[in-house]
Amino acid sequence: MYTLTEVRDEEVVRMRASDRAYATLLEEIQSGVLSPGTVLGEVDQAARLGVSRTPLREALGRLAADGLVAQQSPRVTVVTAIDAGDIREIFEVRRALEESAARLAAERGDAAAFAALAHDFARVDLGTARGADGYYALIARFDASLDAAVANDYLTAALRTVRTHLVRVRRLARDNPARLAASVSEHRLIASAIAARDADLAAHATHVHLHNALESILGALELDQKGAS
Amino acid sequence: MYTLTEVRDEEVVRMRASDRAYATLLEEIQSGVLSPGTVLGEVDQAARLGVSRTPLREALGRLAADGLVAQQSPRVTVVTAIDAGDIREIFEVRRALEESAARLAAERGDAAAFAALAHDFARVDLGTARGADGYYALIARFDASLDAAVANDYLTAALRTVRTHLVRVRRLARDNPARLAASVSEHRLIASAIAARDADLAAHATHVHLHNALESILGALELDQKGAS
DNA sequence: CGACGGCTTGTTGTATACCGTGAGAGGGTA
DNA sequence: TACCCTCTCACGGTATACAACAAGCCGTCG
Repeated sequence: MYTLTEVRDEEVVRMRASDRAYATLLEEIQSGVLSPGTVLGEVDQAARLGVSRTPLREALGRLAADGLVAQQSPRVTVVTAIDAGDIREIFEVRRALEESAARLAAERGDAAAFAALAHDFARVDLGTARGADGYYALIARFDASLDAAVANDYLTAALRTVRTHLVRVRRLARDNPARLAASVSEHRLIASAIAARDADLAAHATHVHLHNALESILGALELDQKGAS
Repeated sequence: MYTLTEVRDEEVVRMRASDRAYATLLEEIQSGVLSPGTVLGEVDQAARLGVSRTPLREALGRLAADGLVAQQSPRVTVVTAIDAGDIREIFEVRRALEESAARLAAERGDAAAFAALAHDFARVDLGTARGADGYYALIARFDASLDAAVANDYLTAALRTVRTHLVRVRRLARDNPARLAASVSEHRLIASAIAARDADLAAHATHVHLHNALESILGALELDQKGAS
């Protein structure tokens, strides 16, 4: 019923075929290996991923629920595209959810944990070879702490969907170093505000951060278009 | 591949078995026919709904994604419960999403449509036999107009999930007539504010409305508990 | 020469068979 | 009598077989 799947460090984990198919397809769509418009035929993908059609269908269903895949016609599923309009829409939802999350975290979060995060943000070194990756890992920790502080499964679930799409957005518009540095200090402020239980500041700093991030991404996108034309 | 399913007014629609199973289970969970804790075995439900296990599994998967059903143990899926804590969490998400939606609708919505809705809210007659049902139908129209005005698929999708749970919440705490009347005028104000393109008022009126609605629901729930004990 | 129609083929939706696992019951032993 | 071990059975996960539908292609007819 389950198959053994090698996971990091010799650790062997029982994983369902449908989960493996979902994880693989998700990663491939997010990383751009499967570009928007790619047709995902059930038999093809099932053969490619080494699972049968039934678990693959389940994986496609979950991807469709996430919005990463859509039924273009009743007979063909494709990887969805993502354009500037989508990015604006995603950021509208992000603003709504993350401002609320920041506010709630400031009210009920673990102040010490966010003080520690603020400290970590202050120590981020973007100069190193893979400094950006380390920063993204720190962001992930921050998001996890936010979820834990808010302690709201419904909010967390909504944010999960948004974050799933955000991975693709990040790939579309590679951040420039200046923006990355600014983003670090913005995050530091948000974490500090939460640690200080200043809900208004946390919310407004989040608003500012998202505004700047959106501007940067849309700017990078425009540059790409000009460069391509 | 498809089966014929009778839908209202002699209209016959081709519907997939998995969609029928999903729709039926959704309706039964929302209406309380399937109460929280009910075990949903695949073979049982497949037999009961007259579909085979495959489309039923797909339906259960969608319900699980919605949060209406959960895998209690790796072997048994049950209808999820919903308590006061869940309701508070849902309303936190509602506040975040609907305040934003109201704001965005005020900025870019069709003013005439919301002026008409405000007019309709003013004419609601809760005195008639099924006045409450008519009001709920009007709410649904309002929600649909809001979605159309906001024109944000990601926001709409997030709201859809919340609204799915809200149906159950409404059932748990039957609104009293006084609250219903207040709710009508609150909605009228929101619609008017959107029509007047007053984003702040729309957002704040939404905040107030959700606050009152939550208070009313939690109050009704407490009364129920006291009555039951 | 063009258009219409039927057939072929590939795809999805559904049903069902198969297998491994886990839980529960029953019996045996301490 | 109580606890533990084992056997069995049922369920979920997966694979595969089957059916229906859609689209493309080729042949024929106007």
